Amino acid sequence: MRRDSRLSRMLHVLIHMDRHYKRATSDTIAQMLGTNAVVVRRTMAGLRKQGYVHSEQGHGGGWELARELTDISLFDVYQAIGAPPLFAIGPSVEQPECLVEQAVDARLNDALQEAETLLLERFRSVTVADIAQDFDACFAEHTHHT
Amino acid sequence: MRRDSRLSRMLHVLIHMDRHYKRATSDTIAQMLGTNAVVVRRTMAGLRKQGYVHSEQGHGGGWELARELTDISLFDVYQAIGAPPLFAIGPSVEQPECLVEQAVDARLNDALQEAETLLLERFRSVTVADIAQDFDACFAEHTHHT
DNA sequence: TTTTTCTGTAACAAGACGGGTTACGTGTAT
DNA sequence: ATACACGTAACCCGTCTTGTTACAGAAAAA
Repeated sequence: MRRDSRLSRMLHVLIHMDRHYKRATSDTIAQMLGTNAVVVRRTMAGLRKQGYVHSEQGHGGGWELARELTDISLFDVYQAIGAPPLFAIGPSVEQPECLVEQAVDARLNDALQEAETLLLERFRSVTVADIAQDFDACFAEHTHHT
Repeated sequence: MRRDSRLSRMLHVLIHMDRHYKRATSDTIAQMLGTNAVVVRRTMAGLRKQGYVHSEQGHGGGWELARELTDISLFDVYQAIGAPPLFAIGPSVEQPECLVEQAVDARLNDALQEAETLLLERFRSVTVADIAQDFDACFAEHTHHT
């Protein structure tokens, strides 16, 4: 368990739901992701709160998309799972007294901020539908295997 | 212990060594960083291997710079501490069979790769001396407090 | 030469966090 | 009623950084 894989997983799920299922149970999704139904519910709760998916309890219940994939960006999904920290490195303390440390952290935060801005900009500019189309192309390629 | 602070700490140390000490023991440095002498030795071992600092054992020993700060970039220090992972998010598995997952990971890795390239580019373009100069300016500002 | 002061490591505990698991409550169709 | 499926709390586990203790050299000082 090194890197947070929730974003990847949720994108994976959304595309499968759009392409292969009209409705899927947590268990079905869990098998798809190679994980547990509880983990699925836990993670997808964020997507539900944002209105990207809808869930129903009881017999015949499960999850279904509540929006078109064209209306969901990677950034939306990232936010929905709680906008976890992007970087694994960073300054040591919040408000250092030491002026040297302040100078170090300022430069470090500048660089990190630039990278974060770029990354989130990319997330904003890509919709889940874009990735689904990548899959379509790749799938066509794969089946015809020219 | 959320984010890896070794890079920040090593930059901090290098500047202090250049500006305030000709030679410093692990204990002195540890107090400066608010940590432990063993942690200092452990982390600075990487810098020593790369020849950025030099250490001597025994009475009167300790650490000293082995290079000019102008010759050490943030990237050099990042490498010296072992180039730890930069990102806290990422794909779930290495070689997914699922084509959907492959498409997701491809897009995700693209974005991460762009951000990583930018970040490391920034690290390469900034020397520890640059940060030391920031400190000098800030220190002058602070003492004269116009 | 013995003692003191250093570094060099190994070994282990603590704390945080993502993820997996169990258990139980609640709602819904059959 | 019963089976099915989500909602959630509680807990454990693996990993990683960091802190800590312990001990083995090495070098200067007494």
